Amino acid sequence: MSSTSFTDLLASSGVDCYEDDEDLRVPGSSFGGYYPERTGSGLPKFKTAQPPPLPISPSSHNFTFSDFLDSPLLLSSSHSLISPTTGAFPFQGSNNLSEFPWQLQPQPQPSNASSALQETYGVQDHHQKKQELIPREIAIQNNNQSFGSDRQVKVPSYMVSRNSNDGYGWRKYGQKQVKKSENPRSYFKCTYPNCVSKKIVETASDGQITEIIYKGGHNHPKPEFTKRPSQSSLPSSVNGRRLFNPASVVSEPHDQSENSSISFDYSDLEQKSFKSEYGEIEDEDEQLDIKRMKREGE
DNA sequence: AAGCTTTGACCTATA
DNA sequence: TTATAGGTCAAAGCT
Repeated sequence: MSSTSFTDLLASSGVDCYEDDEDLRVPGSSFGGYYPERTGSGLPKFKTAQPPPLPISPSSHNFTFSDFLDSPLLLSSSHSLISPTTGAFPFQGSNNLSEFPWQLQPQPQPSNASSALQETYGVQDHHQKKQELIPREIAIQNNNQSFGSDRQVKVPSYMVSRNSNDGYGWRKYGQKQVKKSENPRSYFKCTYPNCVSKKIVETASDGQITEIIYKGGHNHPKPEFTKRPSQSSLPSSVNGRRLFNPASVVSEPHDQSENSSISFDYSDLEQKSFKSEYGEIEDEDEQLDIKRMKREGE
């Protein structure tokens, strides 16, 4: 595919962009289905139906730490992944870690990075890793955008809304205990018509959200007033508990795009969502939580 | 009554 | 080819 500028991508159909970007795949790497998958019948699965990105500012590339603080959800690249055991990000090549002296030393980069990308890990030991996650993500943003087919974002619990409500409506369609994690995963779909966005919320036994994985972007703007259609949009309400310490958020836009601009499209959506969490809808969350608690107490 | 959660079964991908 | 794991479906029950 021909080179596409950031503005071109913004001006064009998001779906088309994703289709074209298939040519940007890293040779020999399947990326575990984050690229579009098609069934034997040729019908695209949900992963192929990447919604068009919303317009964003190209200035997203000039990411600052303050931006990060405003945006609890960031995108990392396919070459960045938190170690499932250490919680640290491995890196390839140079990076800007030096910009963040408080972070730990980078972990050795696994040689099979592409295969490792097929898995999305949460921060298992997030209690110890909260702070180091921030700068590492930023470094990833700065260095690996061109490999953004798999992007994972892990946000420390204190930066994630206490209930992980992102302003969209979510309906739970499944729950599963997965092997690689002690915690069950809850599967959510966006309730907006024709929206293919999904998210997976991993919740610890104590009710804390340990990981959130976003799959696919929304093909619609977030509701203006973030009025939640129902309580289903509150992963924090899993098991009827209030959750205050989700440990990580993983943005896993599986679109086939290698184009950094698209990755930012996605992240921008999420950033907007989480921004609202900390701000405008905070009180609403509180009210709904209280209402729910009242009901449970009755 | 509508929309949601729950949960076991089923499907698909991967090793 | 088979076993396993992850993801999704869909019926039933709940709010």
